[in-house]
Amino acid sequence: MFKIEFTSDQPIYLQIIDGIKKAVATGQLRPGDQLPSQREFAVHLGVNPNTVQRAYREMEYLGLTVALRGLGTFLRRDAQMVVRIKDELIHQATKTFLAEMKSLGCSREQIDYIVQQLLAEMPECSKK
Amino acid sequence: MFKIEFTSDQPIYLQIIDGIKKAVATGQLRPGDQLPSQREFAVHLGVNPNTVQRAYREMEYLGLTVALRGLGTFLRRDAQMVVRIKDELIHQATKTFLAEMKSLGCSREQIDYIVQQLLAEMPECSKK
Amino acid sequence: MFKIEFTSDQPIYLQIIDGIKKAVATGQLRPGDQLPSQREFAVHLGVNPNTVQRAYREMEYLGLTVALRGLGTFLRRDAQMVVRIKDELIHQATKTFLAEMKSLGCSREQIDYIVQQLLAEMPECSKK
Amino acid sequence: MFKIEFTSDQPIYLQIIDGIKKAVATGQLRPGDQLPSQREFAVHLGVNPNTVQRAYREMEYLGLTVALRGLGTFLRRDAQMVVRIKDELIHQATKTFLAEMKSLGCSREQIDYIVQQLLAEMPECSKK
DNA sequence: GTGGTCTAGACCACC
DNA sequence: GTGGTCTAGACCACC
Repeated sequence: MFKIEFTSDQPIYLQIIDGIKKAVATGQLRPGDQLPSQREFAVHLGVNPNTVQRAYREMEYLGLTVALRGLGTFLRRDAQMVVRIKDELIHQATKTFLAEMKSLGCSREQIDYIVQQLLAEMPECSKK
Repeated sequence: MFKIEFTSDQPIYLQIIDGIKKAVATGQLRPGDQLPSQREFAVHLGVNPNTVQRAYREMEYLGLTVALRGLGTFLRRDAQMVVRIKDELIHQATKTFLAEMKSLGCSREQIDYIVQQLLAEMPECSKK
Repeated sequence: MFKIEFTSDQPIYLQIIDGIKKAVATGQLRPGDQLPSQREFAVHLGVNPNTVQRAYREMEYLGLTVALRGLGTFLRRDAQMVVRIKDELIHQATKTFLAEMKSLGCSREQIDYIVQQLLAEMPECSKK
Repeated sequence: MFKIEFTSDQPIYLQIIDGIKKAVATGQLRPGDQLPSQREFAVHLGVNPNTVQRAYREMEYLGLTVALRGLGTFLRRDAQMVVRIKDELIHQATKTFLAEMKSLGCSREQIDYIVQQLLAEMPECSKK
């Protein structure tokens, strides 16, 4: 599904949560789906099971998942969830982008100009 | 200066080139500066000297650096270079951002709207 | 096609590039032709595959070839290429010759005289 | 003094003779000088002593050297020799050059033109 | 010490 | 099977 960047500044458990969120936003995972078991996922990602457990716990706090003892962890059956996560990722990506542009010394006007220019060039991928 | 993401899909030698470019764009490195020696940089980044050399060689092809045998590798004394690299990184970042937004299902109008909104919120960091 | 001079001062990868260029100039290879695979050519020349790869990579930078992963390496379909390479080899050969003559203590007048003399003797090989 | 090209089409003993001739033409060796002993030279060039012996024998036939039993092999004390060898090498180099140009498809006119052009560009190295 | 070349060999991606 | 990346390590050229 995704890879862990072990040298990243972002903690691994947050990378896991982000990975799950992206999978939901892009439809790879859907409300009600079962997540991999903690042990299985830990092996697959090459991380400590405790780290996966922490990610799963946080996702439950965030209302994304429910853990059913003895059954596994499931994405909540919440139709709104997909939209909510998409919005969150979109805002997050935009903020990251704007910060990067600022760090490269771009003014607001420049950022606006470049985005408009490349948006115009870019095809409207899918109208679905 | 920067870290290598060993699990990234982007080859290490390209990560090195990008890292140098970012350092130039942000003023951490300036035209004429000497780069770390191949061996020294390889140890610091935790990669093989050959990988650093490949990055350095590519940068020489790109006209970014000059390698002087027995002396070291230097950024070319080219005042235009900084602007050129900044422009390149800006375009690259924008393209990556737009692609990510598209993959999250955003239309052009949505992308435009969100960027405008966050741009307005964001302070004009530095007027210098 | 050609042999490697292992004791030459000219690096092997440059000898390979020169060999390919000569083959193009003399019509043994034509635009669009597939080059030998890296491994196959390495065995044939008695050099390491990495050395062939370096030569191939440089030729791609020079715009001579296109490498298609899984398919092979091909001379670009560029009609101009043959003329361009011929010109390059002609100039190179002339420069080498003149340098050698100078090193033997020939003045410009002497070089001119000898070339004229031998040119006159030499038959116009092919009028085609 | 020079290196042997083991993969060359030219026999090694001729390469040795040529190497000696070039050394004479460029003044590295002078009439009357002693040549290296056959055994010593063979080790230095990495060839069989018999090969050096054949080269030395041919040079004696050519009147270039005299072998003095028990003393060694010497270039003949012949002032004309240097000029004669220079002329020979000059003609040989020119013939090789013209043949190469022909093989690249150059007409006499083209060869003449290119030589004139590069001769004009080339500085008159030494007026001595 | 610096960069440059080369070998040997592993593993991956695309087909 | 093809090209692409990377490591490990040797040896050379220039200073």
